[in-house]
Amino acid sequence: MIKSALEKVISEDLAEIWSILTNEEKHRIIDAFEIHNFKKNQIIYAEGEAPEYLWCLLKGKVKKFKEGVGGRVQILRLIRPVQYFGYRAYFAQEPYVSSAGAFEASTLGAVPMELVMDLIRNNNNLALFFIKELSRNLGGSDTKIVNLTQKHIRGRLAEALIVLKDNYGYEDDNSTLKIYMAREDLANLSNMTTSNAIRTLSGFVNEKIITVDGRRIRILNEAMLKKISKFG
Amino acid sequence: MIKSALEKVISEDLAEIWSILTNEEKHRIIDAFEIHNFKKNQIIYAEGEAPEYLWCLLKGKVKKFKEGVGGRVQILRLIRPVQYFGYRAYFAQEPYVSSAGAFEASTLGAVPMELVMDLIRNNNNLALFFIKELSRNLGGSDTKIVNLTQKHIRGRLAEALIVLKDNYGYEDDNSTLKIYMAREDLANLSNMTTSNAIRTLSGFVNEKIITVDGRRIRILNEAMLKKISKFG
DNA sequence: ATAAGAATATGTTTTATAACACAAAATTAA
DNA sequence: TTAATTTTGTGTTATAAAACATATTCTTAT
Repeated sequence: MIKSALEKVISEDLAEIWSILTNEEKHRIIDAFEIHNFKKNQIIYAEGEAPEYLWCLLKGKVKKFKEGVGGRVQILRLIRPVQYFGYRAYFAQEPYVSSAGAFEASTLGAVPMELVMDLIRNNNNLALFFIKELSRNLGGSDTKIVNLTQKHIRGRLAEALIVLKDNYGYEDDNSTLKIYMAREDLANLSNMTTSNAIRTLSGFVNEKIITVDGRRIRILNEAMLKKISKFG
Repeated sequence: MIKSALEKVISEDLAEIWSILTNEEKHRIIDAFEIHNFKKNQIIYAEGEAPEYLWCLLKGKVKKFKEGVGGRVQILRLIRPVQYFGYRAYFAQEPYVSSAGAFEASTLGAVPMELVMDLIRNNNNLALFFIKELSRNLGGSDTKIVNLTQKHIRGRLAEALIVLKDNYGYEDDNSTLKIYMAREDLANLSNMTTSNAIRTLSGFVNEKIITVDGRRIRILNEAMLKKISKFG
């Protein structure tokens, strides 16, 4: 993807954030924007680093994750085009507390945070955009704490599958998840070991809730998944 | 506590947020402010309700918590004077996802969020204040996810004790926690059953890391607690 | 095309922690 | 003050999920 594709995103208001900006502000961003391509599994930024850019995912899929006890990974958030990330740590004036990596080959735009701050200072609606975005993320994070600590394995995995559907949607068949992720990632998303993710997934297959073909997951009974996710 | 005490907080810049405002803005808040007193264990707002106020804790101690599977409670955040809360849901334009309750008899100020929004729209530094506040909370929430899901019981309880110290500090003896909370709250803070909180606390007493006298907890070896919290 | 390494799958064992049970102490209410 | 209720403390049992072990299948590199 080349820069013109990005200009299209910005100038045609393909994402909520851009519709807030004046034409002059849009052009300042277009001039400062840098395109970066990342390969599958490549790290975009890592925990502990100093934040520099507002990242905008243009194409591909990205995960935000954090390493904990003994290198065990927790996936915190899934990013899809056209979403923004990487700005929280800059606003908090602290190093990143989590890392970002590409699930698959991805194209991203990077806007220097200094520029973003400059725009915010002069455009109050942009400030309000970030306030809303951060507020929604914080609510989601608080809810995730309870889901991950209190639900049992089946509930956590069922929820992870719903989250994958909500974030990346279905293929044209209206039932196959559009993301093809390793069992390990599925485990890291739902706070369990890879073995247990595989085992529990097999259970869902036996119960005819899903079918599995390699990394291709088809959801046959979404209502049942939601029920399992809710019960705990 | 009467309103004049609050005016003091505002006009003398006792909290970061007020130093941002002009005198005119400060007076608009002082006029709109309402004082509310809450008894021990009284609910300030509950999950599912529509957010209306920015709450400012003037005196006492407050917990933010969320109920999960089977009514099990997770304490998400501890509030001390002079801190602000209750605004996230309003900004996110959604009902509260968690509840707030008083640990002990507390005095709070309530500012209508409509007024706060009005101030934000006209004062960019106030917007930036909330952006920073939300960003820090979000980082903390993400870190909490990993701590609560990956650490073992001893690590989680040790961390909870450190969190209590960081939030409410020590008495004059420089070792007794200034908060006196039920074992159940301690359990809800560190994601375990009350029995296990009591049992693990007894373990720490046997190891001479703390002493316990009813709800009075004295920390004898903070370094060891930090070590256990980090996982050792 | 073949070897080497990763990822997936599944059975078995171990362990951390919840669940349960009950007693003692401390609060609260009558 | 006494009775009732809540909170704290401990021992025991049950169980969910990790840890471990070992195939098998799928990728990737040579």
